[in-house]
Order: sequence, then structure tokens, then C-alpha cells
Amino acid sequence: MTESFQESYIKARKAYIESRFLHLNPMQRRAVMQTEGPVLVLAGAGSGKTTVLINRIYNLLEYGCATDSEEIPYNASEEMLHELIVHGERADEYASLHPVFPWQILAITFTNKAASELKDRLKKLLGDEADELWACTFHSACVRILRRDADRIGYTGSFTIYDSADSQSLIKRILKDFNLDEKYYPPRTIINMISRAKDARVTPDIYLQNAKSSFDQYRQKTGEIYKEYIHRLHMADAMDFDDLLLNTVLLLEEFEDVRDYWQQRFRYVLIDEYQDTNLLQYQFSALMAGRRNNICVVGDDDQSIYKFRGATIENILSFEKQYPGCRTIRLEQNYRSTGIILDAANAVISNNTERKGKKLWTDKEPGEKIILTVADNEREEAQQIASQILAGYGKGKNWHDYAVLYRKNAQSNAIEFALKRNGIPYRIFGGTRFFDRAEVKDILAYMCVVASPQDDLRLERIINVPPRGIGSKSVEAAINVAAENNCSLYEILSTADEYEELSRSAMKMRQFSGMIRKFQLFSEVNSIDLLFDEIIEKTGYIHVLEEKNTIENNTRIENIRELKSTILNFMEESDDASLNAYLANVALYTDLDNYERDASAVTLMTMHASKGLEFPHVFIAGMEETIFPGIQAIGESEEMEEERRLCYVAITRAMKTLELLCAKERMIFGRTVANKVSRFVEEIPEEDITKNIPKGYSWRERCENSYQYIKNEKEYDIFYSTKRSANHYSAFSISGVKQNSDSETLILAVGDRVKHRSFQEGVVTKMTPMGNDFLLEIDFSGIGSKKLMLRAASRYMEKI
DNA sequence: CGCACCACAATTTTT
DNA sequence: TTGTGGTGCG
Repeated sequence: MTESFQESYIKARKAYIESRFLHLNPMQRRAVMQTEGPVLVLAGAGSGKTTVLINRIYNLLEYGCATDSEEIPYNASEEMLHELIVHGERADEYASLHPVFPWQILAITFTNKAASELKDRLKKLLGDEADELWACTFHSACVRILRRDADRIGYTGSFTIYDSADSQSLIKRILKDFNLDEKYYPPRTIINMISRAKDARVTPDIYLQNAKSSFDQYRQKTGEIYKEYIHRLHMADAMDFDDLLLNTVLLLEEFEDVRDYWQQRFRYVLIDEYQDTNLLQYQFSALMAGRRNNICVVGDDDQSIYKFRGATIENILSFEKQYPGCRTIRLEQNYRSTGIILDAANAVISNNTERKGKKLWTDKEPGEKIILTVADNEREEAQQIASQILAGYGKGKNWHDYAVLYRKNAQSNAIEFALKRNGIPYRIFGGTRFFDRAEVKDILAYMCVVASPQDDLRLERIINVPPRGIGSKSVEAAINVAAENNCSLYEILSTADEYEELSRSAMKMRQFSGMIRKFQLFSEVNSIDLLFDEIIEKTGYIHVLEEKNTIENNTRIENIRELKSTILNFMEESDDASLNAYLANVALYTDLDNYERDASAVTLMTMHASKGLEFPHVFIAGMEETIFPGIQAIGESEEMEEERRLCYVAITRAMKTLELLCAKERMIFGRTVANKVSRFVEEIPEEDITKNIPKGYSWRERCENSYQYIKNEKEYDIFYSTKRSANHYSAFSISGVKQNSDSETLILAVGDRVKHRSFQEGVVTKMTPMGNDFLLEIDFSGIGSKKLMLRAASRYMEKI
């Protein structure tokens, strides 16, 4: 076989495969065909990222590494070459080189929704073969890996998963047992701190050591909580979200055979939304890609909006350094939006400094201008949206062509109300999630306890729900006994009459544990939907709700019915319909997964939730300083950049039209405030925008008389230093707001020392005007920085 | 023990 | 304005 034959074979093969991907643009095609080694795909919004992922996987399965290899089949012949050149019948076969089996591919996404969309699209392309492929989230991938070998690291294979609400109640429980005040140790803050520690791989012991050497009492306490938290999770055979990642990484690092197994298995690793990965997720990816280093990450640094939960943009910025020889591909052609929308998005994001730099372009028409509407208040803002949608619907648009995006969930109220009044069907995402509703959690808690009775946390939740006469005193006593005997609460309940201190409710406790026992036996021979029915029936849960025929109770019953339908759904779709499998699935399930693109309804969601979605017509409500960008970002350049990225994400959701709205005044916490129009609006080029502003309204004028608008850190500093030198004016005379007659609001300035009723002494480090009030940041010695509203906090503070 | 009412505090985004 | 957590009474 001559060398030139080999060359022409490779060439023909490549040309042939290329011809199979002609529906892609050249950059996309490169991303599909560079199969070997590390690849970084910087994919702008709407640049066909998912298409690339799908086609890349298709290419791997169909042609293996043929497009990125010098190797030719050992039996390559002139005939085969000819077949390739003329695209003959057997060309497909001859072009293929070491095709990949579906189970050798690991494709990681961030949301279940993205994962199932990937799967669905692959299924359409490949048929049932796609089922073998791992297209899942980090968390579910970790669960699968852990289920197999959890015993190596001290868990059983059927460990339970705690969602964030579970973690929070566990923290609260610990605080109680430690006799610590939730005010000093807000559970949320503690959870955040633990989460960060885990991500940085700081163990409780290291954490405590650090705290001790720096004589930090507060950190020492939180360290103890951290330690206890881990301990209790372990006792309950439970892992929280972070543990899933951490333990997987530990497992892979520690056990060579386990690592080998997975590295051997997965020839190709693909990671979506790489800009949102945290340290652990990076380590996980690196471990899985292992020796072959066939890792392809797809992401967009401009769309990194989850820094607050530990995502480090560094991962994507430094990918090229971490993987020398990496090949970088930029996808900048946008297939989603009109020229004007892209122009606006580019203009806004260009105000950020920390980015790789990328400019979206399109060959589409410029399209319609962006509209800015200034409404009188949030009610009118919502009404504007409703009217526009109604008008569009009248012209033949579908409800699902519309989306309303906002910064925070609280904004949805007014919009919901307006849509309701106008009879517009809508779907809302976020807010209290379905699986966070009390009734849903209750029923699931029953199922958890049936699956693993040592789950004290869930047991405690349902021990008296519905009421069965085991009050908090009795529960407390039983918990104490359990702690003394170092065993689970369930064990104590089932042997309650052996303990004197439980004599009063022993009967009821035994009845309860007997019922759980019966459920366990029941579930051994029955499917989960029947177990569900049995639990509802025997606990009388729905029955109790039915007794009071209130709207609330009816919606609760609805929710429980809905839960049943998710169970049935799960049983249909999953090949492992065991109780454990269901519970694991449920913990990782979010509302967004319910999202149906074609449901005939307007979509309401936060900008965060909208990532990855697209809509022909988009409204963004609340384009005001202090809302978007949020108050917390003003004056903080890093956070401001994140807000701006969020704005970029929101703008690029729109395909055809985009309307921005703001209100002259709006109610926040029962108070009317006037905000300045968002700086992001001003960053959009004049020529892209049509301003729909009431006569005689000038936001520029407003801004001069209002402290709602603080442009950057410098101005901010000047603002406060002037205030300070002005010798302690009342906050309210400063902001030009009438002082309350009964007000005993403190007169404060940055630098003042205060004494708070519960937090003791602290120093005011920051004052931010907010509505008719000020947001104070006070650094309390030992506790750290706290944010308080001046008006409210004045009653508990004095100046010292 | 359970329910109703009151007081207070708090404001972001979520796999 | 909203939600939560604590208290006091039946």
C-alpha cells in the first residue's frame, strides 16, 4: 500500500464525512470533526451549540475517530477508496474508523432539561441506541457512579439524597442541639459556607484548625456545625448535592480500580455549559476524561451567571492552560436573533472587561427595533405586557411565542395578576418549587422513611403529619433517647415502651413505627405507585385535607395527585422503577424539567431560568437600577459584570422582538420607590431602540434628584464621603424623604459604631439608599457583615 | 396538644 | 407586603 494511497484515502474519507455535515457551518463542522484530544468550543448564545453536541456525538458513533486520525483500515483497498469518492452505497462503512459505542460517551449538562433534550434529539437521530449513552447532569452521573461503589467510602449503595431544604432543616436541627441562635448563625449562610468549604475541599478538621489558629470564635463554631453536619449526614446514609460531587471525586481519586473502570469505559467526555462549573466539577471532568484526554467542553464565558453558587469562570478561561495542545473553536454566527437584538447584546456585554471577547453576527435582517416602555407603576407595567401579548395573539401568534423575564421571583406577582385578568394562559417557573411544597415533601418523606428508616430528618418531618398525637415534647424526648443510645430515631420509636421517659406516647409511637414497617413490607412486593396509594390511604393524608374544604387544601390535594402522576411518569420512562431509583431521581428533579416547549401558554420566569431557551417575543420587566442591576451589585464591579452577563443572556433569548419595561414607581416591601432606568438600557445603542415614554417624563432629571442612581464605585465613594463630612445628617433628610412623625430612625453615617440588640457591637461599613430607606451594612465583631434596613433596625440598635 | 394570632425581620439568582 | 417563628389560650 503506497503512501499516496493512504493520503488519498484519508482525504476522501474526510471529504465524504464532511459531506454528511453540510447542514453545519464551517466552524460547527470543525467542532464536530475534531474528535481527538481536548477541545474548547466557545459557543455564543444561539450559535447552535446543542446542534454541535448532537452532531459530534453522531459523528463519533457513526465514524469514530475517522475525521481526526491518520489511520486507515488495514484492509483498505482501491475499491473502498472509489466507493468513498463516489459516495457509493458502502461509503458509510468504509469511512468509519473505530466507531464508538454509545455507552462509551459521557455527555454532561447542567439541567435535567438540557440532558433530556439532548437525549430526545439523539433518539430521533439514532433510535434506541441512544438509551445506552450517558447524557445526564453532573449530579446524576455522580449518583450512578456512587451507587456502584458507595460501600468503598462508607455509604450503602442505597444512600439517600438530601435536597437543599433537607440540608437546611438538618442545620436547624443541629443549631437547636448546640443551643445556638439562628440569628447569629443563619442556616442559609452556614450552608453556603459548608458548600464552599466542600468545593474548596476543606474538611471540617482543616476548617477548625484554621479557625483555631486565627482565634476566630465564630468560624470555630461554624466549623463545629460543619463537622456535626457531615457526621449526621453520614449517620443517615445521606448525601447532599455537594457530597454527590465530592464523594465521587474522592472515590475516583482514592481507588485506582474504580478510576480505571470509568476511564476505560468512557472514551469521550463532553461537558456543556462549562462556564458554570465549579472546582469539584472541573476535577470530576478531569478524572473522567482521564488518560485519553478526549474532553470537549462547550461554553460561553459571557453567559456565566452562577458565580454566586460557586461556579468559577476560571475553568473556562484557563482551559487552554490546563489542557496544553487544546484546540479552540469559536462559534459566533447566531441563528436565533435579529441583527438589532444581537447588536444590543454585543453592545451591552462589551462593557465587561473580564472576558475572552467574542462578537455575535448574523446574516439575518436587522428586524424590528427594541422597545423601551416606561410605565407608571408595576401594575401598569404588567398591563402593558398583557396588552401587547393580547394584541399579538389577535394577529395569530401563539401564547407560547411569548416569554416574560424578570430579575427576581417577587416580580412575577404583578405580571401574573395582569395576565390572569386578561385571560392569558401562562406557565410560571421558579418561586416555590413543586417539590418544595409542604404536602409533596411530606409524602416523599414517607417514601424516604420507608426506603431507609434511619433517615431521622425525614422521619421527624412526618412523625406527626397528619396529626397523630405525638407532639413536639414527645418527639424531642425520643430524639434525646436516640442520641443517648446512639441509634436512629426509628429504632427508638419501635421500642418506645422500653424507655420510661417516653411512656406517655409509647403506644402512639409504636403504632406509627408499626405502620412504617407495614409500608416496608408492602413496598417489597408492590410497585411505587401502589405504595404511594397505600401511604395516602393508611395515613389519611388526603382525608384530613378533605375535612376542611378550603381553596388551599384543594390545591394541596391537587398537588398530591400531581405527584402521583410524576410517579407514573417515572415508572413509564425509567427502566429501574424501584423506590430507591425514584427517590434518587426526585431529589435531582427540578421544576424546569416540567417545561414543555409547546404548551400553549406564555412563559414567566427569571432571567436565570431562561438560560438555554429561546422565544420569538421576549419582555424583560423591571429594567431599573436597584432591581436590575440589583442593589447588591451597584458599586461592586465584579457583581456588576455578572449582572451584565445576565442581561446579555436575557437579551439573547429573543428571536424576533424584544421589549424592555420599567416603572416610574413601584412598591417594594410595601413602600413606593422611584428607580432610575437601568444602565443596561443606556448601554444599548440609541439607534436600536424605540423609547415609549410618557410625555413630560425625564429620567435624567429624576436621577439628579434621586440617590437611586449611583453609576460606579467612584461616584459611590464620593457620594458617601460627602455624606460623612456633612456631619451626620439624618438619613431621611438626606434622601429628601419626609421623616416619619413617629420615627425614631437613627441618624447614621458610614464609620459609626452601633450596638444591636442581638448582634452586639458593630461598625457601619456601607449605606445604600433604597426606596425611602437605607440598606446598612454593618460589620459586627465576631459575626461578620450583616445587611439591615435602617428603618427596621433602628428599633433594635443604638449609636455608641 | 393544636390552633390562632402576633411580632418581627427581610429582601437574588438554584443544580 | 410577605413569610416565618414564637407564644398563649382553649
